Amino acid sequence: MNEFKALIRKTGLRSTPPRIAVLQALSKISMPLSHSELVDKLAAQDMDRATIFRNLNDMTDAGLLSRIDVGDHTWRFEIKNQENKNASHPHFVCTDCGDVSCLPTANVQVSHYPSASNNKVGNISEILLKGHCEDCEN
Amino acid sequence: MNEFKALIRKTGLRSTPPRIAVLQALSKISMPLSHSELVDKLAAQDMDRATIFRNLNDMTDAGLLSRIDVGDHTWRFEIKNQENKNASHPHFVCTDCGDVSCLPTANVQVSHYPSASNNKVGNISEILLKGHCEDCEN
DNA sequence: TCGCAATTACAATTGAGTTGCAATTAAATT
DNA sequence: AATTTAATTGCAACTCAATTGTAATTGCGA
Repeated sequence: MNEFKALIRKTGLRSTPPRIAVLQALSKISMPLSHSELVDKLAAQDMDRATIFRNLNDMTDAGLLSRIDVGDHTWRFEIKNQENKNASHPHFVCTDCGDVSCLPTANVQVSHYPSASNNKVGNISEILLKGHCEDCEN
Repeated sequence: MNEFKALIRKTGLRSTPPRIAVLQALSKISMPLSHSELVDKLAAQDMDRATIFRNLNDMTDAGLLSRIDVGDHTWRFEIKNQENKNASHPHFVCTDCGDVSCLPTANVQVSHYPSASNNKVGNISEILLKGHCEDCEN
């Protein structure tokens, strides 16, 4: 029936209306959404703030979502690609308007020569670029 | 007289006891401090929380401090190197221990093909990598 | 020394995120 | 299909970082 119901059930979580609604809202958009943006989008369905928070965290723990912090002190969530769960990609944040874009992985390359510098860089799991987006550059 | 007084005055801001105390506290330590850590350090001088916040932000705007969020939803502040104010470099943050390393600029390359994807990437001013550092990787 | 805009101190407020708990409900069991 | 029970929801209260309003104070230029 519902594609999301199966997705949720597969993780062991119960399939509930709030969870399906959250997945639906996140799947409709190509950028990570904050909790408050989601609450706005789900206003019509009149969902409880705390329930959405708990669901976002639970589904993140279950591997359905990924959670990023782009430096504005709010968590943003996006649906994980189910075919390729470990495919994470760089994000670009506009420091003016706060917009978050997703970049192709290929566009950012990190080379780690174990250089003279005394850094302790290990496994990189998240790449975040900040600056002014094209709209805010003028 | 006071080395910090001159530093503050040079920016056009007034030199006040809270500002000097904040600069002194930040200069004594080699890592970025959060607001609450600063309040603790300045407890003896019994400074107002809001005053410290405003001073941290004002001095950041004035170019004396830099403000970073390494993903724990609190701002951290550090004194800017006055000789080389514009030297920015990629940072690596360990999501386990919270340690921050500075990387050589050459180690991260961003190529921006104006691709099919509808991102609005413009001028990049800050690069942040997250993951587990070598110490936390085991 | 004087005048005044910048700054401070205090209190109230915002906003993200969390927690406790009674009522509800998904779904496994019978 | 009805029963059962643990997972989940809904609501309210709460924590904590950070911001804001404002009257009183103060740095510093004139």
